[in-house]
Amino acid sequence: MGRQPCCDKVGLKKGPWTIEEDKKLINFILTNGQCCWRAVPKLAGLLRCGKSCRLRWTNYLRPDLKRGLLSESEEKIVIDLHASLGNRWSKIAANLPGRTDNEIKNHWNTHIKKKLKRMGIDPITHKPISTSTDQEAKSPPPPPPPPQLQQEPVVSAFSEAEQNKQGNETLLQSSAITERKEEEKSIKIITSPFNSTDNSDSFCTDEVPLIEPHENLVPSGPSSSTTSTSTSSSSASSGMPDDMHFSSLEWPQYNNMSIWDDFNYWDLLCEDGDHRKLAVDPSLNQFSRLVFDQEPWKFGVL
DNA sequence: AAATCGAGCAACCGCAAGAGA
DNA sequence: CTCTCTTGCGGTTGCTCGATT
Repeated sequence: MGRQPCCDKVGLKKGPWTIEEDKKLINFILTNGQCCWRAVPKLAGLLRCGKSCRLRWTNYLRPDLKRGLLSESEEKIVIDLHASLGNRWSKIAANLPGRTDNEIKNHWNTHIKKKLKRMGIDPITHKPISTSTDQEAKSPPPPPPPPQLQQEPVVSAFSEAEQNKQGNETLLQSSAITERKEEEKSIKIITSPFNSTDNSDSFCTDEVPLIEPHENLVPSGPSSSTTSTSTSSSSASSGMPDDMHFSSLEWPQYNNMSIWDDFNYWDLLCEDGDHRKLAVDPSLNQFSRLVFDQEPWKFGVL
């Protein structure tokens, strides 16, 4: 019979999401967790297809997402992984907590490609670009073999070029890549410069810590929390228990708090000692909170 | 000031894989 | 084993906005 069409139903909305739609989706996911995406739009009162909802949540609304440009160290990881994995953006994203495959793909196409070309490196092969452009035109390089079939660990030209500058950091990343070929399914960069603490805590983009209402408990002290999947030890300076909020979650779209004034579901509670605004969703249990850090407003779920 | 161009990025599309009945 | 459904993935599109003319 073939697959049931997803997004071609008449009446379903397409295009950019509105703030109101975002609110509905956020509220639904935080209340119910991620379930059958096909049912989400109906249950959440959205005129979107489930696929669109999933994409919106995964690529933009998920509270554990980082925002902003990739850092230098993140770029290096992307480049090294691309050298061995090719355009497997989801695999690459799995090594960059808080980054999505879409984001990395976009960044690659808009920034890194040009950067590599400027450095004289072919962004496809990761080898130095031949001086003879004719040769390229006449005999384009054969497509790289599927990564899982590669026998040699690929050390990108970028890595080679950068090694002198970066020293041990890049070497460690390269060695991590070498090891990775043995078990691609559990790709993990051993030393992530931006996450230098306990790596066991880091999660992949496909390991989004679901926030079930009953998991949103905010203990009043150091926690033996049930939210261990989202535990982070990288925010000691926040003054909040580490397992109580996600780190550095900027929502530029919602920079102005007044946007939230008409958010029926969320009550602004107070401003804590760190000048963060706390909000509570009364439809959830009393401990379910959002945190809005000081400008630029950051968002997290306690 | 208006028009044009181009970069950046959110979102869409179609296909494939996997799960379950 | 087959069929159906859901989800994930990668390529592509098109909108927005800043820079340039």
